Amino acid sequence: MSIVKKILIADDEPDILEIIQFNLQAEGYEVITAHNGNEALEAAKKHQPNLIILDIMMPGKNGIEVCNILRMQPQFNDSLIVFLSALSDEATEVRGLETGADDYLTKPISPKVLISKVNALFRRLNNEEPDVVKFGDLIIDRERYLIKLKEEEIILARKEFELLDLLASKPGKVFLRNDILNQVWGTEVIVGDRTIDVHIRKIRQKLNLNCITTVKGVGYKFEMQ
Amino acid sequence: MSIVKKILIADDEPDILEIIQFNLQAEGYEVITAHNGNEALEAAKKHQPNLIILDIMMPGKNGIEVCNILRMQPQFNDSLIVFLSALSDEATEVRGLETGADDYLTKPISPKVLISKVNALFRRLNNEEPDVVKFGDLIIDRERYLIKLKEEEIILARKEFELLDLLASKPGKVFLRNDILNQVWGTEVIVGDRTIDVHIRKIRQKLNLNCITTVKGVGYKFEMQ
DNA sequence: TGATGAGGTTAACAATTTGATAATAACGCT
DNA sequence: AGCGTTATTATCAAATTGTTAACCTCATCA
Repeated sequence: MSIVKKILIADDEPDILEIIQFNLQAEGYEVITAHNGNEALEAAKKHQPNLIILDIMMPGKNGIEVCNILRMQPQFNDSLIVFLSALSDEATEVRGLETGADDYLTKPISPKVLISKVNALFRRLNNEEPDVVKFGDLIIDRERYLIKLKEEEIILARKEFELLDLLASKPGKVFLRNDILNQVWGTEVIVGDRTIDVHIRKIRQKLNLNCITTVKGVGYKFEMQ
Repeated sequence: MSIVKKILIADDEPDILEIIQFNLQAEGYEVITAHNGNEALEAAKKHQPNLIILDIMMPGKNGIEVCNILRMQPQFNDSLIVFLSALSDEATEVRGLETGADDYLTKPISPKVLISKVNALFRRLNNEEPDVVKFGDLIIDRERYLIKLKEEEIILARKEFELLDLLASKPGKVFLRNDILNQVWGTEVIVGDRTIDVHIRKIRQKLNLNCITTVKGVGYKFEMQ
């Protein structure tokens, strides 16, 4: 459950603004609009949007100028900037991208494609991990809380699943016992020393697969083979 | 001084492959090529590219299938995937992006635009430097708590690892026995004189490599060759 | 309402690994 | 050779983890 993303759209055509706003809101984003470059800069400063969609040709400051100004300010380092322009000439596109934009879209664009692009950008920005991950024969389905090993479903209890999922989130990395406690059990709960071991044991037993390695004095790590 | 990025291109048209390869190499990227989906999967596994450019229509597995397979494997979480296709229909584009691709480009594309896009993608990618130190054949991987020597994994016990890690943190510097005691054992613990020697010996034995030098009356230092 | 069972935790003990020490050998220097 | 230092080795204690069974809690259901 991530926080609602804020998107700022700057375009001087009210129709386009409205269509895009409607579609992005329907997708669950919070939308702010601006009708020209200066408005866009103000709104950006005020709302700190996660994504800024800029038309290139706008009254006052044009999109590329706006992008330039934004990119010089460290507070917008983590804001995505995307151009959406009717200009489809190569030079403008290259210039736009080199100004520091993250993408360059050309009008007309279908709402569905726009949303896919936006989602893709946020997916990468948040380094989101997929719901289903695969390690050779082993499949971890986070959505259904399910493990499959060679097409065989294996039922893990919640803590067991969360523990395996944590270890598998960074294969090879050694997780300290303390980190495991914090991430699986939370910082509030205090449990005994042997709790982790017992869960590890149950996982090993159920999977019957040599994928969790003990690093003595340090922690555990997940590795296939 | 970032490492040269590796880009894998998969396309069944040799001409396109060559043009893209040429341009990306001129931009300073390392390029690997594949002629179909299965080759692409193999090459991806082998080279762990930072970016994978996939044609959609290819013999064998098509691009979307390849993307699907890659996206389920956590080892490719940090690999960018971009489709480059002659298919410009909306449905395919949306499907491609929803498969987990980072961008969808349509042919024909000018080399300059392609390069701008690629640069923009890498600019945004959060590239965490891995917590590893390399000295020629020797790799110290703090995250995995292991040592690699010529692709051979060597397991050191905790104190051994910490000791080697300390010495290697400043190659050439002579660490006094006292400093070593303070940093590896802490100020509280008091251990005998010979303890350090014994650990040094174990490291030397396991690595079977002449990288720790004794400076008599002073301490030890780490040096390759 | 009490029986049942799954999930989770703990205690007790076994097994294993690690780390420290002591004893002795080897080294380097004067 | 004598001295101080480091290397080597075996040994033992301590720390850590593995294993098992017992226990507690809670939800479910007859």
